[in-house]
Amino acid sequence: MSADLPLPEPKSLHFIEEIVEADRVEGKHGGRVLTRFPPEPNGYLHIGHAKSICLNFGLAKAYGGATNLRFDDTNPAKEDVEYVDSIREDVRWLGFQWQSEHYASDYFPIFFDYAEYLIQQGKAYVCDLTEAEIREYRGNFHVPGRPSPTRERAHEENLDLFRRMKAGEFPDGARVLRAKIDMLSGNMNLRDPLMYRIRRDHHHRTGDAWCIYPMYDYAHGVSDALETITHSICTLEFEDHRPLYDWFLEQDVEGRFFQRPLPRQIEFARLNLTYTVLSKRRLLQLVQDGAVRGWDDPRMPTLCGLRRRGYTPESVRAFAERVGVAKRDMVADVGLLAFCIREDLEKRVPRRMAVLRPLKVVITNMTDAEAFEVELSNHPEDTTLGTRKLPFTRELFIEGDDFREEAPKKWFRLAPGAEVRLRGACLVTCREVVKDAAGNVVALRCEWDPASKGGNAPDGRKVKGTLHWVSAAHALKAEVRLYEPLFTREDPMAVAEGEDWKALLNPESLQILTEARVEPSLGAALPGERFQFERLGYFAVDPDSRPGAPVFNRTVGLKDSWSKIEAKQ
RNA sequence: UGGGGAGUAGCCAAGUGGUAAGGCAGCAGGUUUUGAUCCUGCGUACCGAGGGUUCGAAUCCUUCCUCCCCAACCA
Repeated sequence: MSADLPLPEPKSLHFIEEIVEADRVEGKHGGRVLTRFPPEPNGYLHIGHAKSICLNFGLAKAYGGATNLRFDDTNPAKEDVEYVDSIREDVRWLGFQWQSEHYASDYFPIFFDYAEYLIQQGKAYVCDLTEAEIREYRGNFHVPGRPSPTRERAHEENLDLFRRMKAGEFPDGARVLRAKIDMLSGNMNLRDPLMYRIRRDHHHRTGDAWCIYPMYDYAHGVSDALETITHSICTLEFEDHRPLYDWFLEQDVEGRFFQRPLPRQIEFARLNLTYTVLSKRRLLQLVQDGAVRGWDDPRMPTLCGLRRRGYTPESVRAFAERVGVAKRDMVADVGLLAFCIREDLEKRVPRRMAVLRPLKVVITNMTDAEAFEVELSNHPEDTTLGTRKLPFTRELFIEGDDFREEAPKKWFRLAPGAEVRLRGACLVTCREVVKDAAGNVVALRCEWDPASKGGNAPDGRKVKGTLHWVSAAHALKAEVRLYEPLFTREDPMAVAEGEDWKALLNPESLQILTEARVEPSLGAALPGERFQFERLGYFAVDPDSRPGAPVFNRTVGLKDSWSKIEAKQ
């Protein structure tokens, strides 16, 4: 062993890893680790789910275990196959493979059997109270609950009633099955929680086979136990459901239904992100209200939205890794997400030149015959990405933002009389500003230094500014979509009294530029392809693209220190 | 007058009685034919507050404060 080998950095474990590690050392599950990702198919996955997915799959992988994908489809009213399909696609896109795919609805028969068992053990009963009465009998934080009049009904009668509930003898809402736990508990979840309700909804998988559906608290733990999940990870709001989770499983006193050791529920803080909302309900509202184009609108924090925007699965995983796992309510900075995608794209994506807001430049001292070809590297550091050739001609487009009639302090770009470098081509000096009748700058007349071909002058004079450009005759017109945060406030949910969170929508979250000009090669770009447009940012080809009529989404801009300098002036 | 959680720099987050890791953001410099990348340096964090135990406390005890979740036949 060489002494100068770098010592392995002892990575500190987060609290869930510590639990898993302790179980492993103890040999609790025979060293087995099986987690699960259990979405309800009632919406599209978003970046918050990504944190959970990465946690569940990552943990299992780190300990040589596996993860199941389970659809928690116990409420047919809200669920749909559309969501099932998108969830499967998104988890796969993130880069994870589940060991097996399950549906809570596949367990309906077992749920029923176990419920009968609980009834027979005197642990569950059929309650005839109405929904309002149940609420009233349950009491509140300050008033203890009262027993339902049917709480002490004979087991045989409960069993009979429950079977008739299943058989469809009673109308929707007429009766429920309840767990008999503790109407005096300070934990409201333990005041005889509902296990089953009667509901004649068509289920996307079981159709009309059932008219009674199990509740989450009953179905979830039982599903975990049936799959022999070792660690059942969920978010903080389920913390006080844990006693219930354990209760349902522990009632299997004879071990007829579940293997032991039973799964353990562990709660962590869900992800929140600045400048966006992250709840399925709100996101659904944005879609339904037309505030965005759909679930995959590039402004959406959904995984399909991020994908369309140009985010890579690697960057989303890196983000999930960097935000950490703990029990403290947290709000991650979108800036960290932006950092993660830049970090990833920077090293792997080819560079191109594109002009978002074209400004015509005519090189007055150049003839058409003097036009030449420049060869540019596709990546400044990674030569394996190769080079490409671009035509340089006397009529060009540069970025409108790169010219100022009145140059501010520290302005390195173009201004009357100023000299800049056109990337890879030559040095040019602005000699004349052409304006239209309204006084708008419509073109610049410049002179080039033929000796500076390639970008450097033989006399060694320094030019600070380097601009991107495209040849006017060769450039391809393109549509470019720029995105800003959906909301104008860091926390859109922190609305004042009488204020509507949707009033906080950013009216400028989408800007469409239809006059952009891009390198000719970009005409062949395929949807999903990513590029860095030099000096502008990272862009991905949108599915709306057509051959010869590309559409680009700006995934994220480059860091812009000039805007900071200018802001300070 | 209920139950369950959480409080470490602007945002995350290590730390588990021995004198406050790291990342993002920010600031300052260097390199640069992307004001990008890259490299270097920079934070007296009164560890929610007060008391206590201890030679020594972010870590233990205690009182208090603040924030979050729970009273769907949602998950």
